Amino acid sequence: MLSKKTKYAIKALVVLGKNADKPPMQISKIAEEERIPKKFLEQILLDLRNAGFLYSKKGAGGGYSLNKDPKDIYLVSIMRITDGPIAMVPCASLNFYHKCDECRQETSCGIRDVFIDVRDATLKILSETSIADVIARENTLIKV
Amino acid sequence: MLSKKTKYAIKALVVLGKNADKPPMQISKIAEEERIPKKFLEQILLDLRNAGFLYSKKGAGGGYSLNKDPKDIYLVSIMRITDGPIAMVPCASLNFYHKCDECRQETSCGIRDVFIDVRDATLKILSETSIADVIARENTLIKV
DNA sequence: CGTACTGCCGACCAATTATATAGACATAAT
DNA sequence: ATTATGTCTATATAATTGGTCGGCAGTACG
Repeated sequence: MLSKKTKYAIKALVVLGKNADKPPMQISKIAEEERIPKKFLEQILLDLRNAGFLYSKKGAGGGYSLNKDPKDIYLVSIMRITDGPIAMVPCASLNFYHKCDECRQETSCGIRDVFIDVRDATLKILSETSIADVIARENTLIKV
Repeated sequence: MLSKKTKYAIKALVVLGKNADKPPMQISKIAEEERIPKKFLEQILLDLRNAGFLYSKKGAGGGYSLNKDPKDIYLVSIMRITDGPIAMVPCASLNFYHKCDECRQETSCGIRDVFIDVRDATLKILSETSIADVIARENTLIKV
């Protein structure tokens, strides 16, 4: 399951993506529009900022805006920041690998073998889909 | 992430699959071979039994054996029993659907749209891969 | 019969993780 | 100065996960 943290992160980035080339948007406004608990969102945006995706400005008239083109922010990157591994088993993770406690020889583990396939299928989608794509999908869905 | 419960379930079914057409195998033996906490495995096997995948026999000489052909036990079924939904967001789940608290109109939600694709990709693999396939993969991996 | 073996079942528990919330502080605009 | 914002650390609460305990119930076998 995707954590709420990740879902909120994506929603915030989508809103900021739609808001591009406008003045920075306040946490409280994003929180209100997307119905996200404000203090929780605060932490999430801070993580995204520290990861280089967001620009922030303090003080009156401050807020957040994207630090990159929405086309260059892929879901996989966001998820790795907020949720960690993409794979469903640690032994099949590329970026967060660690051995399963109980496994004897993982090189011949059939479960791992299957879940590497699952990981690759998931990864293909998530690393090809950007915030811009999510926005585009929404526009298509609304029109239809 | 796959829960340990699910991983243990698959491991147990694989062992029982290899053990087919032999007398029933005891929980304690499966637990020992696969390094799974016995009491925890007990619960898991019970779930699988109640779902119709296993046959059990009490008393001396009792134990567990498969109630179906390993070819007919798909990973997706196991996972739905032990972990629940396959989809990463509840609003994209086929068997465990429920609305996201904060979403306004989910029909035009871009996130949901993407994660329906992820679900389908995952589902394709998990509903095509059986316990027999997992065993076959292990055999291939060992030989190479 | 009784005894040992084995699964069945309900309750319980500890640790971790997820989801927040609080409050003091730093900085910017006016 | 004052107000509006983001930053940061700590804490609270709830849910989930992973695991354990003890006793009951059915079966085999002497």
